[in-house]
Amino acid sequence: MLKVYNSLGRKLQEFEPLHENSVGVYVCGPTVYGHSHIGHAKSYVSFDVIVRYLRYLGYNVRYVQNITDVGHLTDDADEGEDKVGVKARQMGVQPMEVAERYTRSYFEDMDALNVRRPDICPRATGHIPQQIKLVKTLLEKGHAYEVEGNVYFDVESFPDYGKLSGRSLDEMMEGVRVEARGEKRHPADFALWKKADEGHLMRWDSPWGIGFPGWHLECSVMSMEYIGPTLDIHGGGLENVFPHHDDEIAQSEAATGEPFVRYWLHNNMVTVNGQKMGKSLGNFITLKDAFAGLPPLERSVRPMVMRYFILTSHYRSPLDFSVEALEGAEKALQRIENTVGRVRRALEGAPAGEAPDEVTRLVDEARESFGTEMDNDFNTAGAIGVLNTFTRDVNRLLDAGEVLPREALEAVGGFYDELGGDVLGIITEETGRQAGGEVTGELVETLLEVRSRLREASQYELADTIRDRLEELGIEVQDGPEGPEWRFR
RNA sequence: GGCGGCGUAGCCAAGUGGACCAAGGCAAGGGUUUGCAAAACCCUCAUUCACGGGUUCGAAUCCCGUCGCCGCCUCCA
Repeated sequence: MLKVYNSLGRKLQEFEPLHENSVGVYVCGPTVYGHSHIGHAKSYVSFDVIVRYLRYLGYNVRYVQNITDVGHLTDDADEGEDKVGVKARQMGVQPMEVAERYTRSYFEDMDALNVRRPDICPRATGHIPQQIKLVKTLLEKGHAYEVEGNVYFDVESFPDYGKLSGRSLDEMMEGVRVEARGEKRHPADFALWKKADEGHLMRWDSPWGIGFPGWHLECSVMSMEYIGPTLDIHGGGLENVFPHHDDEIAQSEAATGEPFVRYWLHNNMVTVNGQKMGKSLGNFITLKDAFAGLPPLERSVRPMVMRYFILTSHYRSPLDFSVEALEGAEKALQRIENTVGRVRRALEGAPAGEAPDEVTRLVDEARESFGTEMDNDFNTAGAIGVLNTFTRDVNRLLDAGEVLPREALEAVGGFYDELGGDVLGIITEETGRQAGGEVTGELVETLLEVRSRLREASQYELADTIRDRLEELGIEVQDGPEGPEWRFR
């Protein structure tokens, strides 16, 4: 039985979708005005696994994740410049070129991390008419008001305002400077539509004049457009609980009269060497830099290692990036990969035959434990623990010297493919396989054959030279009981 | 100031009232195996869960207090 931690109510709850077997998931996507960073990786890898696990459980999931290509504002929710617009001016290109460029960059990085693409990635700019329509509805229902081309949501018209973050309007009142927001009725009122200044590049016509949508609006509009008035799961970063998600709830529920979200899931943040990551702090790590080994990590991180590393902690726990921790993750993942490779190679020449009870039991028990962990609010850290224990047991079997029949190896391989592959996404078709072109492969085989002859003749010095040279080329050679094995590092 | 979270071995990290467990990984030490190496496996590595009280038959897990760290309250995954 799957239990999820619902930020709304702050409790672990049994997961029950609104409709029998279908699950609608919406996750706040990136604003595309720069390359993605390791925080994006944690967020989207986490939700990727959540969706993968729901599918593993048999749910029919529709996963929607927006692309925010209308720039939010640099300053305050309702003032300042459009970030995409600023970038466009700096680069001397159209705002849509900025958005397109970084949208591609985002998907490139997510693909590298083996994040499956959401089913629908709606763009905010492609849903302006729908956003205008929602604003109209809110005006008609008396939840919004217009002041000189700006439309604001009237928080006092929505008694539950702040129920997600646990804030009350009185508290919000206190923290606000007196002179601020003269135009608004209540300082917590937020913009649904903003009038565009002269210099504002992204602008659309509306019943209230030329302008652009407020930054909370798109998520309400696009999630309800593709899922319906009530979402099963809405995910996002913890830092968005207030005001973004509270505002989404207010505007959505005020418009539809229906509960907006059944389960709110929020992932925690990343830190770098124990400190908050921020552009101004100089410890900002983009994924492209991390993969390339640029500062401050000083060490190239294989995308799959980053994925594994992210999954070794719970999605609701903060994750600290450090070279030491990443190295530990790399070693650990390598062990699993090596074992997957052993199993796959053994399978190639495996004799027909049924799996011994011992193996069946091993696989069944691991599968059950894995499920127990994941059922507990997607505890990937626990699930990886199971995978590690399983890997030790598999190696033990493989080391025992007995030849395992085909069905035994298939059962083991199936565990890796389904749980390590389909669910966690850290094992792929290529894992443990000897990559490289055909000719390269043949050349390596030829060299290893020569080396084997040399070893038979006890000419170890020359044999080791071959191994060392291959090592320098990034090809790792290991002598096993069945002869030498090699792979690209 | 308001809201929320965290503090488990050298490091990373599960566990959130009990009995096969303080998982699992990294590092370290010892061993098996190996021409050497690597890989893999075995053994060792927290009588203890920041600290001090309390509740309970029983707490790392609940309550109170102290100390330390962090996030949000402006855009941010």
